[in-house]
This record gives sequence, C-alpha cells and structure tokens, in this order.
Amino acid sequence: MITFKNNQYQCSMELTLELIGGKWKSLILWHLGEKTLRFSELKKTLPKITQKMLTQQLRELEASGLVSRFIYTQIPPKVEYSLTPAGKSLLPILETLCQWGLNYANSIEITDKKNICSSSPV
Amino acid sequence: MITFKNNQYQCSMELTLELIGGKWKSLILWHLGEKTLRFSELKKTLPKITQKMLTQQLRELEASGLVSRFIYTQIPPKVEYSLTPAGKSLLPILETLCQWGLNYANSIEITDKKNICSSSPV
DNA sequence: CAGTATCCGACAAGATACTG
DNA sequence: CAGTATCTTGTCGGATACTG
Repeated sequence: MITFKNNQYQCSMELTLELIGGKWKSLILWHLGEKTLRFSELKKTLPKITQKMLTQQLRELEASGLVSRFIYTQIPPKVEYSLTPAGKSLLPILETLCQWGLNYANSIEITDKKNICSSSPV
Repeated sequence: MITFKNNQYQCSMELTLELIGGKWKSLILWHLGEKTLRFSELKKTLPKITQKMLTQQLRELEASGLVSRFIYTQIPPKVEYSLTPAGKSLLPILETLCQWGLNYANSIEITDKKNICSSSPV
C-alpha cells in the first residue's frame, strides 16, 4: 500500500495512473514535450478537447508538478505552458510507449493483409 | 494521421491510449504480467472493479490481442487469463512507467518534508 | 486571449438478479 | 465459477454564455 498526498494506492500503477491517467493528460504532456505552447496553440493540437477540459487538465497537471504555467501580464493575455523537469523526465517513457503502440498497430495491419491473401481460394 | 482498424488517430499517443488507456486496462495487464490468473483471482487483485467492468475490459484486451483467454471445459468453469506475446512486450514499459511514478511520488514527499522543516521559524 | 460559470446530456460504471 | 442481462446512478465532458 502506497500513500501519496493523503491518498492510498494499492500498487504503483494506480499511483502513476492518478498522475497521468485519463483521456487527455498524456496527450497534453506529449504535445508539450515538443515545445512550450500557449493555451490556444495547445487547443489547436487537440482539436477535440473543449476549452473547459483543457483548462481543467492543465490545472491538474500543474498541481501534480508536471506542467508549469507562465503568465505574461499583458493585454491581451498570454499564457505559456511547458513541462517541468519532472514532466520532461516522463517524456522518454511516453515516447517508448508510443513507439510500442505504433509497432503493434503495424504488425496487426500486416497480419491482416496476410490473412486477406491466405483467405483467397485454396 | 494514422489509420488502425478503421479508426483514425491524430498521433501515435492516441492510438496507444486506445489500446491500453482507461481506468483499468493497464492495471489488468500489470497484474497479469506477474502470472496467469483466473477470473476470480484477477478480481481479488482489483478489489474495486465490478464483475461487469472486469469482463468488459478483458474482452477489449482480448480483442486488441494483448490478453488471451483459456477455458477449461469443466464444471465448475475455470477460465485463465494471460498475456499474449504482444502483451508481454508491453510489460517492461509499464514497469518503467510505474518506477517513474513511484520515484516521483517519493521525491515529492521528501520535498514536502523539507518544506515542513524549512517552514519552522527562521 | 485565456479563461469562468452554468447547465445539461451521454455514457461509464455500479447494483442486483439470474444462468450454463 | 464465470459469466449475462437489466436497471439505475454518477461522473465526465460538451455547449453556451460571459469576463478581466
């Protein structure tokens, strides 16, 4: 049993999911990994997210210490989001994960093609 | 843009999340990584999941080709779940991810303690 | 531009009952 | 034991309107 920020977790995977789980967090981290982005730029990279969800997820990532928020005090407002060192330390792992997903998808598609071929009349 | 099983994905992260995203999938994979488990054993390792969700998630993982299901034809029924080679290939990455989460949580807790110390009267 | 606030619907997930 | 089926509940997340 692991205790973190007054929450209990059964295993380290549960804890990790609390940090980067959910529909959007890892995608946001992934995009911020390439470069620092303004709110509106980030929104563009995630066409399907709503403004509300983007704000909400960014706040949570900020609270976790994975993303930092820099506010330019000007009109119109400008806010930039970037990865903290902790956020950056996660990037290589996410990269490996993506590569795995891509490889796996490709291997399936190739298998499918083989099946199509072998399903021709014997 | 990536096409996989007739779905479109904007980036590889989206695709990967389709395979192992959600509240339970990576946890299930994680536990099956240690050893093959029967349905009821798996249920025990995930106290908070309902029978319905466990069945549902297992079917999806099976459809993705990450988990395989072996049925002993006997009464009472016995069904064992294990990782496919593809599922196993994901394990090292999940392991790294968990380790990262644990390290990060620890570093935070340590930082917190430091803050408590330094917050004593100067 | 970068947000809040409010309302609302869809779907994820829970509870319960039943079965091969 | 390992599921289905059905019904209900709750949360996530969308749409819209408004603001410093």
